Amino acid sequence: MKVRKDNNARDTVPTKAEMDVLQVLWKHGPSTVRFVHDTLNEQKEAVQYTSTLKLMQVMTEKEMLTRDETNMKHVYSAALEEEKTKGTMLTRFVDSMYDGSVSNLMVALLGNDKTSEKEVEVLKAMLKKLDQQ
Amino acid sequence: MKVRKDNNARDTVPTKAEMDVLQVLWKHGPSTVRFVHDTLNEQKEAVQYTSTLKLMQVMTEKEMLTRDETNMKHVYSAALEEEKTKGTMLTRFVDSMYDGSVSNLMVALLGNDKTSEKEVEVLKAMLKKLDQQ
DNA sequence: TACAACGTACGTTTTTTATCGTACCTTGGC
DNA sequence: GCCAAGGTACGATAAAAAACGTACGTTGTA
Repeated sequence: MKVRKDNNARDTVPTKAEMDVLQVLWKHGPSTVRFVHDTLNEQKEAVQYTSTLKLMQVMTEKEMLTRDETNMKHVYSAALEEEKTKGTMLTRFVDSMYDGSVSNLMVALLGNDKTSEKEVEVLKAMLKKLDQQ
Repeated sequence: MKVRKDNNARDTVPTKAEMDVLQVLWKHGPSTVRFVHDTLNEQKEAVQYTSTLKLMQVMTEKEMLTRDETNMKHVYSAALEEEKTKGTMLTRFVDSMYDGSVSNLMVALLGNDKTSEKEVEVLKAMLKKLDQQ
């Protein structure tokens, strides 16, 4: 007897693919599958439209998304808050990768090639501002 | 006919569970399955010993680990470099979550509850040092 | 020395993710 | 009015990830 585990959005975290969908919805607001699919597949090697459709349907089951079925072209919205979700993901990431230490992560960030001079400047400015409060 | 995809360590990234194992090995050096298992399961809800064993055996197949079979108690070592692996993971994370922008991540970090006063202090010190170079 | 404790090997199962393909509905335009 | 284009529903499948259980080998110590 197979019973699908009842995963609410509450105790689950988005997968990579799910995050990609969420990002589009957070950035552009309520959208159709067509829009999300095209946005995600305009550059890289594309995936079938029905794959994106299915993914978003499953996400809806998981209560990560809601949808307006008024029209034939269903309109999906993110049901998770962007800040909160990213915060959770970040905490998990730091816990798993940097022993829960944000400082450790910072060290890595400053050493990372992706962190440009400009980024460091931005960070300094932020800290300065923080200092003045 | 089922063919296992030949995933080398080179084109694959560790899963969450695999990262946990790697962390232990990076931190403590070459270790037995028993040690890794106990370390990972001392707090949270435990998993069976054989699950950890299997995981580490599969990781060895994937060339993420190597092992010394000289003694009955095999001794496993991480075959991936810590810095390099974490760098890759970090880049992926930032790309997926913060649109590739480290500044965005920084903003999130400073707003994150996990980031304590002390952490901010550490960061400031780091930047100051960086400034003096 | 006998056996309990502890190891490894390995096939198997269960879940979750990721993708498709096919059937079928809806609608704008000819 | 008809149909091609474009939607949705949904079962199926594949592959990866996670977790076990069982069989069997090794060894310290009672």
